[in-house]
Amino acid sequence: MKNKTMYAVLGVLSLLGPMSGYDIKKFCDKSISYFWNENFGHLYPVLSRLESSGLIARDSPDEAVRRKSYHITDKGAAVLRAWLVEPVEYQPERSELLLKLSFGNRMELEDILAMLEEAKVRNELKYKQLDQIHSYYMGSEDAKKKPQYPFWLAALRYGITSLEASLKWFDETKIFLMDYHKNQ
Amino acid sequence: MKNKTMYAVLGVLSLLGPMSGYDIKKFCDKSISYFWNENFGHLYPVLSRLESSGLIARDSPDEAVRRKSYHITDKGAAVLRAWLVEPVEYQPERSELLLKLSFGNRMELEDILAMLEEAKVRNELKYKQLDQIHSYYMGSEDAKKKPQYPFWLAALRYGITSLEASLKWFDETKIFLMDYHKNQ
DNA sequence: AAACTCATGTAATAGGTTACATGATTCA
DNA sequence: TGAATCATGTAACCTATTACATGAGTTT
Repeated sequence: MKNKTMYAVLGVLSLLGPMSGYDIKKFCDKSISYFWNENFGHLYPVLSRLESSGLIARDSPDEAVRRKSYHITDKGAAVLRAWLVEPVEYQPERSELLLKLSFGNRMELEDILAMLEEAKVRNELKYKQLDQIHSYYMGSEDAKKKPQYPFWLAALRYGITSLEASLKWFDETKIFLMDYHKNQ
Repeated sequence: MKNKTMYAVLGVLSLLGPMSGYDIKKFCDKSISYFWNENFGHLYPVLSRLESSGLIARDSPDEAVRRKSYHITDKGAAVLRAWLVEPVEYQPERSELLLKLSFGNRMELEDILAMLEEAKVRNELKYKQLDQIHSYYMGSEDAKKKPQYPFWLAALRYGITSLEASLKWFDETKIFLMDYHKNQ
C-alpha cells in the first residue's frame, strides 16, 4: 500500500488552495471524515517530506512565521494527476463488528444486541450529519458554483446510501437474531 | 488499536476447533475475506506469541511434526470472551475511491467513469460470490445445524446489503456525472 | 521430472497511532 | 488571568505488508 496521506495532502492543496497542516487536519475532520481521516503525527512528517521533494512549497519562505502555509507545485500537481488515473488499490476488508458477530455463539444474545444497537446509534448519528450537509449542499447556490460540487455530492451520497443500507440491516438483524433465539 | 489478528485466531480456533496457521489463513481467504483478512507474515508471529503466553497450545507437542495444529486454552477462551463484550473500536474511514472521486475536477470525466466502472465490476463479482454462499446457506440442512448459523447468515447479509447499495450508487453516480457534464 | 500445493517462518519496511512537549494567540 | 484554540512537531510503538527462503508432499 502506498502512502495515501501524501496524495490526500496534494489533492486537498490542489482543490482548496494554500493551507497549513493544521488546516488540512481540520478540513479532514469537519468535511471528509466520513471517508477520509488523517492525524497530526503522520501529517506533519509527510508535509516535511513533500516539501523537501519539491511537491509542495511554503507560501512565505520566512522562517520566522509560525504558521506554515503550503501550496502545491507543478511537480506536485503532475504527481497527483498520475496517481488519480492509477487503479484504486484493493483494500482488504477488516470489520471488527462482523468478526465479533461471527463469533456470536460465544456471546450472550443480549451482548450481541447491545453491540448492534451501539453501532446502529453511531451510524444514525453519522447519517444525520451527512443528511444535513446534503440538504445544505442541495440548497446552496454557493456550493453549486464550485467545480468540485458534483463530485462532493456524489461522495456524500455514497456515505448516505451506505449508512441507510447498514441501518436497515441493523434493524432486520436484531429482529432476526431475537426470533431465531426464541425458536431454538 | 489493539492487535485484532490475535482475537481473530482465538475466535476461529474457538469456533472451528484445532487448526494450523495455514488452515486459519485458508479459512479467512475462502470464507470470511469479505469482512476479514489475514496474511502469513503477521499470522505466524502472532501464533507464536499466543502459544508462549498460554492462550493457545499445540495439539501434539512433538517437535518433529511439521504441521503445527493449535487449540484454544481455557485462558485463551477467557481472553476471547472478555474481548467479545468490549465495545467495537471506532475505525477511521479511509476510502481511496471516494478520495479520488472528491478530486474529480482534477480528472477527465472518462477516467472517473472508468474508475467507477472498475470498482463496480469488482463489487459485482463479490456480490455474486456472496449471493451463491447465501443460497447454499439457506438450502443446506448441514449449515443450519451449526451453532454459528444465524450469525454467519447475518454477517453474509451485511455484505450483500452493502454491496447492493454500492452497486446502485455506482449506476446512479455514473449517470449523474455524465448528465452534469453534458449540462455544463 | 516438473509443477503445484502444503506448510512455516524471518527480515525489512511502511504506514499509521498515541502520547508527549511546547509555545503563541485569542477570547471570556 | 485563565481557558480554549491555534499551531507544529518528535519519539516510541504497534500493526501489518512484502519479499524472501526453505523444504515436504502430491499431482500431472
